[in-house]
Amino acid sequence: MDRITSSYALIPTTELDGNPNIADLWPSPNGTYMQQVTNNNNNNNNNNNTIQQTLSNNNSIQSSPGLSYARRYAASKPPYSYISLITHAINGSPDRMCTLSQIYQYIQDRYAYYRQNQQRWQNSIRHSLSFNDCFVKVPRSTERPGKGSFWALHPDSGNMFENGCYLRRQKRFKIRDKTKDPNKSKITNKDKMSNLNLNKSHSSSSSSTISENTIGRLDSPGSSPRQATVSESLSVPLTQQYYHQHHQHYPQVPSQTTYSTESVPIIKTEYHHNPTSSSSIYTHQTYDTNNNGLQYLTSEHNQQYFHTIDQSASASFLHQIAPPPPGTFRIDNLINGQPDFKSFYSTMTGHETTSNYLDTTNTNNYYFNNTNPSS
DNA sequence: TTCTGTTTATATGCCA
DNA sequence: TGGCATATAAACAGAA
Repeated sequence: MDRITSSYALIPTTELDGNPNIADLWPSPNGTYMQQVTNNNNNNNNNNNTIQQTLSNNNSIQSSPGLSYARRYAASKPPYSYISLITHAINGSPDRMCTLSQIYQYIQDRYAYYRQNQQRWQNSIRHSLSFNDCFVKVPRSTERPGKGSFWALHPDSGNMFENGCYLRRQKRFKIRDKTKDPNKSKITNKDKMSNLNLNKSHSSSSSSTISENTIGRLDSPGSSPRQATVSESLSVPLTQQYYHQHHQHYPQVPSQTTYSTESVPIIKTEYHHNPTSSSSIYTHQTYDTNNNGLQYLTSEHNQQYFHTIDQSASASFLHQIAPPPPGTFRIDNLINGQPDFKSFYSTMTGHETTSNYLDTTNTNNYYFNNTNPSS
């Protein structure tokens, strides 16, 4: 049997125009697109078959002159591991933490592949959250009641995908609590937070800039509580909110809105242990540190911004979650029947439509370049 | 009842 | 080739 090998390459958006294989692109976490390059010794290009099949599912797109401007991701599996998908979802959220359902929603919204077989991959997501030490659970505050906890990244997890490979990390982030019985293999979420504390208290105020977080130790029965101070680089400049309207916690702002770098707030997230609690209760607060010291940011405040990458803050995993690249227009913004949809559709496809909506059942993930086709 | 979270088991593929 | 990282399935418990 011939061996099919695949590799992935990041290509800038500007190189995509006229690319016949646009169906095989996925947005990457850094604003470019991921393209799967299939090398099949038998010239049996399954990839192209997939592309053509996908295109034929939407005649208006297939025959339109706007095709070369469409940014389309295949309904085949995106080249990201569950861990990287979860990480993107968390880093893309205003508070840098997500509920399980928000993670589900993030993934489904971005990747058509994950709109099917939900039971399968959602089980895997839950497993990944529980199993991997890089994810820690942050219980809800009383102001935000609901089901399930928030999930955040362990501050020590760093940039787990700095090698650019989103399928497999070079090394798994693991917590080892040497103070515990070496025969004990189970690491609970309690252990994660406890260990986080120990690690941090032993580390110097490392590389990262930013803020000082107070994290309490989660105590095993019989032990006495203690507090530890840790440094954490969760300082993130925020520019523009990205998530579209049906995200409860990530409401949309106009896609053209920009914020000057100077006015971008620095967001600091703190985790606080609640010593009165008998279980692993860690609360969080988010501040804007640019505004005369610390100011608590309400969720409404946070909604004005969108996390973007901070190259200077290296200790935390700060990947951009792939907002629509400059010069592109996100079709998702129009799916709720906004009045400019008809003219937009006409401009981009050369066809008229009487509908105020785009059927996004299978084609939810299109990007259209704003550039004039003749230019 | 459904969702969330934990754990175990197994399979697959990559890499040193 | 063994170890590791990841994917998938499934059982189970607890919370909303």
